[in-house]
Amino acid sequence: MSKFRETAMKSLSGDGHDHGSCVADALQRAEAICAARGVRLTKLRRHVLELVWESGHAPIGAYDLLRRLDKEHASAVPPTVYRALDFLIEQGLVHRIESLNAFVGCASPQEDHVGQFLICRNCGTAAEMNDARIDRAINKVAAELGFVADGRVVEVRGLCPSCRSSEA
Amino acid sequence: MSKFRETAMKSLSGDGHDHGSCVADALQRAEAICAARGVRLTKLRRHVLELVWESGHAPIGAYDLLRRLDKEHASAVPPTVYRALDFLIEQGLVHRIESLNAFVGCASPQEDHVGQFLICRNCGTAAEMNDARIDRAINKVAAELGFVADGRVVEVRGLCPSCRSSEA
DNA sequence: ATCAAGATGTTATACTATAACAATAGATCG
DNA sequence: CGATCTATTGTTATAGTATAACATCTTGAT
Repeated sequence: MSKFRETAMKSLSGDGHDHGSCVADALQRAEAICAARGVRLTKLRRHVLELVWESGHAPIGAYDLLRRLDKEHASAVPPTVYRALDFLIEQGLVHRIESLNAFVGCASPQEDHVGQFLICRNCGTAAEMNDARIDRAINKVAAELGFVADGRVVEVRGLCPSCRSSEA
Repeated sequence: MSKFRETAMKSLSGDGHDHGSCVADALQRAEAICAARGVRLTKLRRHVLELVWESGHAPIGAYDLLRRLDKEHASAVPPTVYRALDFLIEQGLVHRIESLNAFVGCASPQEDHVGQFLICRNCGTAAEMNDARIDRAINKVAAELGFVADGRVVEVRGLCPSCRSSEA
């Protein structure tokens, strides 16, 4: 079991972890968070969140979600899914990966954070780092330049441990 | 004169620096670099690069470039500008800002680097940091997770010094 | 029951990017 | 010089991503 897998919330789907319970956990946490905040995790929003998680830690595009959604939701159109995603992102349950125009479930929605991602170009898995050292380094440089940071995009492409070892 | 401006290659257009010569410099450097590498900075590519720089340090979208381009280039269509941008990015003369789907001239095209950007949400200016400390922090965390990084997107939104001081 | 706010439905359209093939221009070599 | 090969640009069509604007319905509060 690699450090990557442990730390990245068992992000390598198909690599031994029970993704079914992983999805179930995420949904249950989402229910609890929304209840605590008095916001409504409606059936539609819950369904979209479920589909995001079912993608198995690999970011999924809005139109892919749409195609999967309308199997059980005939009236779904782009605004349907984008509005659900807007809500989920606002609540910190989903992150948007800018460099992929795609979305992924947040591994630790309790904590307020911006996402920092390691994205494997082989298997597509996006693992959250959320490391304070990176944040500090960025804040430090920004501050030196007199810049007040209020949003960060950190997305690193490369090879995850599994894909690296299975390469030639 | 703020540190931001100095370091960020006088990135705040309209803030006292001679943007005309800034553009001219960029084009001249590009000529030299392409000549040295034996690649062709054609009229079209040069024109696109010029338009990117004329945007004044604020990232500009491909279709905005297209609209400006076809004033002097009647046959311009999306592939025209995307192909020119592909070339310019490959040569390190232009960076793509993932979180904006837009493009900006590279401040130091001689050096091989990935871009790290501070993007002002008020004036739109994108300033390059290219700070080794950030790179090191990212590499360190990635390495701890067994991840081999080969591409980085670092884009920080916020307020630049000028816009911060002119706010209420 | 009424009302206000929030959520979803619906239609249309804007914006971003690439595929695929044709034509042209520049470099190289005999 | 002229043949030829490759890189560049032209051209048409289409794929992929995202939002505007307005209508309708649901929910919860009073």
